[in-house]
Amino acid sequence: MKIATWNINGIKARIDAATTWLKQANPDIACFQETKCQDEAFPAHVFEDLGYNVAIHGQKGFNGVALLSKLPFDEVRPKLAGDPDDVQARYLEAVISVPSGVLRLINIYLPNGNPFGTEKFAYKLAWMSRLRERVKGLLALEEPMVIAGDFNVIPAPEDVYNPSAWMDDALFRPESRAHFQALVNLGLTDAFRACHDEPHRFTFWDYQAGAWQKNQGLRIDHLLLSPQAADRLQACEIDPAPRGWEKPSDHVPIWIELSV
DNA sequence: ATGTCGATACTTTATCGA
Repeated sequence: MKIATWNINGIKARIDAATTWLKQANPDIACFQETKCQDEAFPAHVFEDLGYNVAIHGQKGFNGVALLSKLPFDEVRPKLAGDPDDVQARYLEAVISVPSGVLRLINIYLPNGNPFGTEKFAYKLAWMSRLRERVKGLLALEEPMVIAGDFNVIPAPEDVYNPSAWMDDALFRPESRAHFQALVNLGLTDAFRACHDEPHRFTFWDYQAGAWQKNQGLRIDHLLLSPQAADRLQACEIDPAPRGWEKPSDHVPIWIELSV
């Protein structure tokens, strides 16, 4: 089973890129972030025509996550627990039945948090603490579980082209990396790092300053696996090609193959 | 040093968020 995650930066602006990539890569499950689309305006039929069940959690203008699955959803749960006043659409959880049992999926668009030192940075860290609490509870179920999405965290210096230039950025601040590590320390596996140890493998290149042409990127899109999912990991790959397409997202897809 | 993009609104240019 192939599970992909991709921050598409606007579903309406990226509908052609999304369908082209889905037809070519043919994932069983796709997690999209930054759909920037209210639920009633989401073009679900386009993906249903490609054979996907569609679950969405969006809002006007910003954020927004969507889950596509060729297998039907047994459960769908939007919103991250821990703050009932949080209205930002950044979390969508689902359960599907697979031949070996169940598979739980969590699609996240983790807050960017810039500028460092502001209420936005505090919101990022608080959101990460809430995510850790939720994941900690779910790990007790001992299910195969995949937490996929745009984490807006550069885990290590080898995951950024020029670490010294990013020292004060919310994506690379020690506080952000510590929260990410605390999440992993619950017992999760970074799928990409379980399959690859080479530095400078990126999932994001800024639109500005010719970052793509100069390969000045970041690795901030991740798939974290519960022990039961990690046992089934067969492969993890980044597909950089869509960054070179016309009208690209600034992120590219990353996917895993799980034996289920 | 700068360089971009998508969505939105007191809209056709400015602002925000990234």
